[in-house]
Amino acid sequence: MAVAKTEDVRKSNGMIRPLDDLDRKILGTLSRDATQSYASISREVGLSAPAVHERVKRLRSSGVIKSTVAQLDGAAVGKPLLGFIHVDTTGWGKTRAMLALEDRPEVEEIHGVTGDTCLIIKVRVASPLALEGLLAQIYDVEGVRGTRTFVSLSTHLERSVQAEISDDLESRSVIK
Amino acid sequence: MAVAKTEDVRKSNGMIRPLDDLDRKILGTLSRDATQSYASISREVGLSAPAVHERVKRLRSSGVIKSTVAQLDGAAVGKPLLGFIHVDTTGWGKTRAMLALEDRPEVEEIHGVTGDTCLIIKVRVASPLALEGLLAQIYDVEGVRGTRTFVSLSTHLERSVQAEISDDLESRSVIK
DNA sequence: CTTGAAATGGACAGCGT
DNA sequence: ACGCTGTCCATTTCAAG
Repeated sequence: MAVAKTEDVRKSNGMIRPLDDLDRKILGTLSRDATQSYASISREVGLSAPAVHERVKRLRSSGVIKSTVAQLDGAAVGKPLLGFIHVDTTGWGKTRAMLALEDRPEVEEIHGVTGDTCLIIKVRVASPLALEGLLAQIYDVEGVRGTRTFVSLSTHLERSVQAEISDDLESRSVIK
Repeated sequence: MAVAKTEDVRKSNGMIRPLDDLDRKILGTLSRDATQSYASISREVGLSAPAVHERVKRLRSSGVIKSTVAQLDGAAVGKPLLGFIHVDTTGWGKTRAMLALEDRPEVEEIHGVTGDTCLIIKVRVASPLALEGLLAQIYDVEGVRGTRTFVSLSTHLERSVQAEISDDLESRSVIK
């Protein structure tokens, strides 16, 4: 008998099938280019266009595909400066005032993390002066003890979540 | 007479107009949802559909819109663990072996940064074991002296480059 | 999941401002 | 130079097998 049922893993809409190879192939192409037609995808994966369409619809409504967006060039929209801000707080860092930073279009990510800091905030700004302004705003938040900022000098890779998974990472011998 | 000419700022294809308000509006909506029709965008910005289409085409070929992609859910594709790895190296950190990490679908970002570390690598993996495997691979790179890893406990915001810019950041008085 | 049909939206040309 | 109107065609989307 089966020890784990598919029923265990559900989502808001319908049940989640553990993403077969065709799903992953479709997700892979769409994560690289979402402008291509279902017809061209169907050729790649070896299915008919409506079949691909139905799978994509399912992947959308089940939340695997969160959204489809245009990726903009930071410098071209006037924000050439990228930085990561580590925020140290006294007490609980994830306050309402802190999360209100998301109203700023310069703030792209806010993560609560383990390690010797509380929060990591990814920001993209127009200038060093704007970065200072953002830091000033962070220091206005109650409980902020200090920050450390890492300014990006060069970005060699910046992409969103990939569908693929390396299969040799978990079996790797880490004993030298 | 004008002191700066538009000619100064060019790109691969055609010249860059400094992104008027309509461009920014269009970029704003597309960066949030690129599935909507040109007709609906035209209603929002107050232009005809072909006019919007032409602008989008221009924004694409000029590189302001780098690509249009599907945003996937990390957990749903089997990679629930997000982390930032700070890499310290002896000498120049940006070696060919280091940049080869981009072949791993788990590696999403690689930045050279200022501050008390050399590189920041954003990774999304299936498990702690896979994270260890990735770290092992990083330590295989010549010249790596050490790493510090910040594991994300909660992500409160994660989005791509926004078209909008706060106009009060650069004029903010930072003297208390 | 496939084949076939209907409807929607995208892409292009020409015109006018 | 830029945007609008009208047209054709590709693509999406639905229904039936």
